[in-house]
Amino acid sequence: MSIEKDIKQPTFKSPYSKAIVNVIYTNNWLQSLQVEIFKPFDLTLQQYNVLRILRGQYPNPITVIAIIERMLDKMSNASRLVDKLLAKNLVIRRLCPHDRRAVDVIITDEGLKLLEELDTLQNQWEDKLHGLTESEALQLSELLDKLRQS
Amino acid sequence: MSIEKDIKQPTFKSPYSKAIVNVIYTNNWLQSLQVEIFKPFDLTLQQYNVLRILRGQYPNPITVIAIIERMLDKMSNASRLVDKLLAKNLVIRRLCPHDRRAVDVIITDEGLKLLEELDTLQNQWEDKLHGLTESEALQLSELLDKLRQS
DNA sequence: AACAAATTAATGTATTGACATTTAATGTTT
DNA sequence: AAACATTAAATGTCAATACATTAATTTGTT
Repeated sequence: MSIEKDIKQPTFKSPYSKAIVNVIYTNNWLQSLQVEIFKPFDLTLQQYNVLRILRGQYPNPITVIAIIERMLDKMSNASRLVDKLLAKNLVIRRLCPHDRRAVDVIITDEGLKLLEELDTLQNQWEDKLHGLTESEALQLSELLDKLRQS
Repeated sequence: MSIEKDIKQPTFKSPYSKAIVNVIYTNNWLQSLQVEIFKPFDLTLQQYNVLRILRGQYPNPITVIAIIERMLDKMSNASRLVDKLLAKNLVIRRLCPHDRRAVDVIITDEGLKLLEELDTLQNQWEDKLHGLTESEALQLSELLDKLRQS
């Protein structure tokens, strides 16, 4: 649906403010679709993202701080996200041998298996996003990068 | 900063998945800047958005349900947002004469005044977003619209 | 070595958010 | 008109989030 109709705002102050609203709107749209995908698996978006980061390191462990560095939303509480994943047996946690302040986190086989399943769904979903051509998708990324250069 | 560096992910699976991550990343970037603007005024983003919707109707009242229809995030609890604004004397609330189930909400002078102040800051901020030209901003909106057509 | 500073993760806490339920009023059907 | 369905808003509840603080360890300085 068009933003204008959806939020009943017929015009925007400038192309810039429309673009800003559009980014936020599109973000909500994207995330709500993803939430739908993960809900049957009792996994939040954040938990999914942490799992993917862990898989990216597998079979090596990764500390909590390194997880945070790789997260899109660095404010969220990685410690507690790991707690949740631990409770579901999707990760294991152990003391880091070189630095006893730190904690090593590793994805379990169960976690890897769940991710595989979710990847399929995630890919099917992404495949539907072909309102854009590949080059338009690239162009979109470039414009977003440029927007942030200020 | 580039996304790749910021989340330490050197490559993406496809232009599509990069664009998706970029939308989410840019959204976080935009919102955190806005949060900084509003924090000194003890106003959340959602509260600000509700206030703007109310100003859009001023001097007419608007019901809670009509506020929700105009919000970007329709899942949030408009009732409680109005409560918060009421506690700060930024809005008044009264029974809707035609439908006693509904509640009319109107922005107060104090609310209008606060918005004016915030608009100045918001505009100053938007003016900094000129990494994009106007036509690029338009193009960005078009690509986002197209992304959602699936 | 001794002390201060910095780092890592966990915890406390208050707020926000999602979502179901409730209450009251209105609309609809027979 | 009575019964039922729908709508509008508020409330309850529990999890998620933001942010500050704490505890333990490591690093750096003198």
